[in-house]
Amino acid sequence: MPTSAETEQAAAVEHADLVDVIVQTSFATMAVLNRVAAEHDLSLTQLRVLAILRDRRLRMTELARYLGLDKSTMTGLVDRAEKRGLLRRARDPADGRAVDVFLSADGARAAERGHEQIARLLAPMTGTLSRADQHRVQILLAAMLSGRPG
Amino acid sequence: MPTSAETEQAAAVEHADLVDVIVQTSFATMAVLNRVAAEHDLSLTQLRVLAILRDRRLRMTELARYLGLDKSTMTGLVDRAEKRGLLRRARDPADGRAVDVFLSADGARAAERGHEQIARLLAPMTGTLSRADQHRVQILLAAMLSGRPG
DNA sequence: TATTGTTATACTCTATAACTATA
DNA sequence: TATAGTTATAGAGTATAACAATA
Repeated sequence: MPTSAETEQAAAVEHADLVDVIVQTSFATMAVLNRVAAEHDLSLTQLRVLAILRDRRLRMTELARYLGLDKSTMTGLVDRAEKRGLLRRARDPADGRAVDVFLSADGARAAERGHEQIARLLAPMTGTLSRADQHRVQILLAAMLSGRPG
Repeated sequence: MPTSAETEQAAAVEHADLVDVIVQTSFATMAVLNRVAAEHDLSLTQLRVLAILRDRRLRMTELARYLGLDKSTMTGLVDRAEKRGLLRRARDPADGRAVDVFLSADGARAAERGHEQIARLLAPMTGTLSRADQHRVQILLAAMLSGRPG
């Protein structure tokens, strides 16, 4: 019969295997996202901004918080996207310091197309699972997300 | 009874939900990896290089292929890591053009510590699942990975 | 005084093109 | 000629510190 220490050791090894597969899946997913972004001539962060603003209008600071970036980083990011006509700034009339950022019509179209492309490019991965297993993994990942840090 | 078109539409919606949860999980995982990298004063790419070289010795070009980067990008990346004593270069005696890259003792230690930290920081996510569910998600993700593009 | 956003600065990451050395 | 790697260059992403405008 295994000791308690042996059981814990076995659990740690199993957990390491799970971590490895999560990390590998994440890199594979990021490779797809980078590819989609590159096809739109965007960086991954820019694509992410479009995705975040798909159903929201946010201040610079809020956007920075969503992305986990410093607010000073947002200025250049938004500058470049605005110059390309993908999003726009507007001063908040209620607070003269704040600036709202939101998608232009072009930006909204790019966001939609990007979303579709991502689904299409991930299909080879998700398609290895049966419909029932796809549903299972969705439930399990959603549960994991509820415990995410940050 | 739903038409075939209706069934396909429903399947597309379900697939979009699955894609969203995969993407969100990937961003949460990447946030953890970035945090671990930052604690070691490394970029995500540098941490990834250490992880790749944990059990391998690779040429510059092979390393570039693993990372999906241009070989010219590797020069600076390896330069900086070598300067910090984390990895080393050695000419391949069999081919005077090739350069092998491998971890130093310090680099190997950093790679181990990083690996442990990642497991620890992901534990709040993985820990939301029972041991049995952890095993299930591992199996399902591994199956998905077998269909990854690239 | 505190908050919002921008600017100035510096460093890293990244790709393209041109180059050197070797095969 | 083709391949392995580096260098030169340029643009984007990022953070820190200092700043202006507003609250």
